[in-house]
Amino acid sequence: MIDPRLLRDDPDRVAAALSRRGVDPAALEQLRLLDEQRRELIAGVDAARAEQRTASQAIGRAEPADRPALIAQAGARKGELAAREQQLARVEADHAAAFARVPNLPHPDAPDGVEGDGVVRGTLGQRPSFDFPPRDHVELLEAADAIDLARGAKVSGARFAYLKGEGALLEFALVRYAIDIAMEYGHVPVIPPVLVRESAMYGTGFLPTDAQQLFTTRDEEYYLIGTSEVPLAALHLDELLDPDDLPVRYVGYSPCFRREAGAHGKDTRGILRVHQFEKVELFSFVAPEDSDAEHERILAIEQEVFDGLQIHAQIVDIPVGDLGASAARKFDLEAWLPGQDAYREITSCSNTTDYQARRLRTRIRVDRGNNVLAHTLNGTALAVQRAIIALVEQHQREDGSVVVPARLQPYLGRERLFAG
RNA sequence: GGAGGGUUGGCCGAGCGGACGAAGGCAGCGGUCUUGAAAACCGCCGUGCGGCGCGAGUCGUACCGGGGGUUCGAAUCCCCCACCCUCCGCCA
Repeated sequence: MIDPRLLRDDPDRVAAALSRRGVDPAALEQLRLLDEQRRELIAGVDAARAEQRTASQAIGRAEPADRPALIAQAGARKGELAAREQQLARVEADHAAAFARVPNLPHPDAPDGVEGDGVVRGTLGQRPSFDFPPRDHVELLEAADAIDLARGAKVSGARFAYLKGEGALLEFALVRYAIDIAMEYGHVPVIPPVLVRESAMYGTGFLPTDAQQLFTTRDEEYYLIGTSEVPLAALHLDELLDPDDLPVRYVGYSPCFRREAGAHGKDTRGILRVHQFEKVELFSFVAPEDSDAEHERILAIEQEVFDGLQIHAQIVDIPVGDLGASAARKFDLEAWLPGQDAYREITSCSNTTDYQARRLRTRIRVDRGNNVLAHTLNGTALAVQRAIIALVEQHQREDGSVVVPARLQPYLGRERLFAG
């Protein structure tokens, strides 16, 4: 949620920032009016309550003989208060719903544009060249019996797969490798719940806007997380953090579930886009003034992870038109996939400034009640399936085997994969 | 799944219809004392929303797990829900 006070005090600035994301200024003006209406009603209700309270308290102090008259008098005011309260409740509900739909203010440095307009800010490694026609990950993994797509489809449907044998071992190795790097940067490892309540989805900004991407349980009591960002962000729901404890850094490992609604026919081959995948996720709570630096730090972790895997990728500053609702700025790592001859997203890190924290009510204690909202940031340390794709496609040899990068070898216990 | 007991401020814990934002203790902060520290003593010490003020602040209101109800008045009474604990059953 954006700051209603900022909209109140500086509506032009908010309108200018959000127009970069295509938000209609007229809609913001409506919001501002709603906010004004809300404040007027609050003043009225508070005054009515004050009156009623003093009247009731007087009854307690009065002589018993005088009470019946005072009670009748106080009782007469009840209806008016209730009516005002009802009106306020309606406006509060509209207010909350309307504000929930407004995306975060983009970072001033985030580039303009829509999907595809990202600015490349650097590259990792060298683009590998092959003196044979490179295979894609499906060919490589299936030949080695490291993946079973057909049976994944039989059991669970399209966009599901089994990782088997060296494919499964690869996951364990990659996960531990990524977690070790994150820990060196001070992130505390966490295995979070993967089923969460609606309040956690709402607080992290996935609801109401991304409802069509989420799986729910049959009784609809729970949502399946689309990323461990959700339970990690919600960890400090409704908490006041001590500034001495900051920054608070976590690295979560969990499965992630996505409906991929609207992606019909897109990336249907292999495990690039599946309904269930595993991910090692970085998450930080920081003081507002530190969030830009923390964003760079998270990006640095992602770079170290993929540098260590000797994967060639480019670092992209994502344009405002392609940002999720809660992000002010986002950097993606896009690895080159020889099987597609294209750069595809393998990690993503976002600075959500105070947008998530406002909904989650995660604040930082500051002197004399000037508490501030925390800034939250998230990033992919390693998305297992996509990392496997990049790794096997970039490090493949003509015989279909894969050279294991030196830094991963201790975790995998071998120098070659799929060597037969 | 069945039976019972709980949920109060950063923590512990009193309160069981009226002057309660809530006793007391611990922790924390400031001070007195001390060469320094400890101890002792004194003071301060919740959060949200809204109003006023340039500001330190100040006024109003809400909050005792969440929601609803009864009442002139609810932390206290009633209903629903969530969570925690104990016992039984089941279970990796």
